[in-house]
Amino acid sequence: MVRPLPSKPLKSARSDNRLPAVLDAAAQLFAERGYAATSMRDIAESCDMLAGSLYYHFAAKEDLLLAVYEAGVAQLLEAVRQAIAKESSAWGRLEAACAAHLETVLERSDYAQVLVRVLPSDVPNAAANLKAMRADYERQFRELVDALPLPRDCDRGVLRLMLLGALNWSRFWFAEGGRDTPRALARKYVQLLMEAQRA
Amino acid sequence: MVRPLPSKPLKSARSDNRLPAVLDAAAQLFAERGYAATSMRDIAESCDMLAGSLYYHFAAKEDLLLAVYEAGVAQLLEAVRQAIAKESSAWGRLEAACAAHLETVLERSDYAQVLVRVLPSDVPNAAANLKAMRADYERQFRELVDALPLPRDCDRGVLRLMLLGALNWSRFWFAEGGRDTPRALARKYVQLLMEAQRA
DNA sequence: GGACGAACCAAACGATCGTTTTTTATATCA
DNA sequence: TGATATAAAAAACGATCGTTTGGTTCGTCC
Repeated sequence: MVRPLPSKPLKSARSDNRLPAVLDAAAQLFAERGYAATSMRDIAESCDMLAGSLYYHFAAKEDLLLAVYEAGVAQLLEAVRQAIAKESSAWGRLEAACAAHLETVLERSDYAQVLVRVLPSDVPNAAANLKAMRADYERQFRELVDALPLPRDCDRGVLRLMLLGALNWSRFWFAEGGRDTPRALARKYVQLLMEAQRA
Repeated sequence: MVRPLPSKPLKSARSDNRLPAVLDAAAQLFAERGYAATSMRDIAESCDMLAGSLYYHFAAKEDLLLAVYEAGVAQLLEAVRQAIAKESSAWGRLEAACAAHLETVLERSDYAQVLVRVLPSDVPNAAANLKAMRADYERQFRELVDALPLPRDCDRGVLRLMLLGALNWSRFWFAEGGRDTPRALARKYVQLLMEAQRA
């Protein structure tokens, strides 16, 4: 079932509104423990509220996840947009996008990390919405890969998916074994693919 | 907390023992829905048993996951072992290993899919055990990458992690968009990395 | 400064969770 | 065939889940 995002209050908000704190807490806990393992009480407690109070802002737990997801997509899109603006070459733009992606997911934003941590299949009822938001973001990478100067027999789709897979999976080992910075890691990933096409 | 695997019954088992059915059901559901979203009652129902009966075979839900994980590692190791035995060149052996990995995870074994679907951070109490089992398997890939004829300045660790990331992430898009077979996909992945080193 | 609505508390709802306990049935083997 | 241990049923435990309901506080604006 595809349900719309919760309708925002129509009238003016109060200055003591704790909706931002709720979103921050949800993003942190969803990123840390996953969706199913995080309870509404966990989220409420981490911002000094009661579980029932969350339902003033969101009609259901799934809607809270959708809001976090949406913010994560927005943050990633903005980070990538800024990063590629400074680069001119196609390969340089791709590398900058990868670096921005890794930095945002690994170090900057719990919201972005939720995109990598919580997958559509984890929440069947919201899977369609989550997939659509992921696709919105990954379209950016499709354009970057399409712009690469590659031989005609190169499968750009596989190249893109290989790169995105490597980027997203980095989360599972980066914290403990990482001697590279996110930026250096992105450079190495792209380098491994780039040199392939100079042959 | 690292707890040991459940001790198997010491005496002879009965022929109507449904432990294999329990493991199959758990593997399928864990692979499909994840760990937290799968209840003991779900598992029991899918093999015509009651939830409490599962505790004759396993002391806790976590121990059931550990057993599935262990079987998944065993199946993957065996598939890779057979695949690389037929190949002689280092690149050929790596490609064969990737093909075996993808075929097993994507088409053959729910147990293997659990290794990709359920991550150590999903089950904090069992994270150490799960990590150790994953490491057991990935050591195989470390050896294969170490055997590659690569220039001295190539970061073999990053190459290995990039490849494993691409392989494991394939699960999230393969079912719907995949025009390649697992074998063809493995070939393209390795090809993208191999050509890089001929330059 | 009084009214109004936004934002939250307090308390409980039924459902489901992992797990335990007690009892029953049956395959195996002496 | 009878004894025994294996394997599972049956039923319940307390805890926790997402969610609802009704009441309360307080910032905001006329």
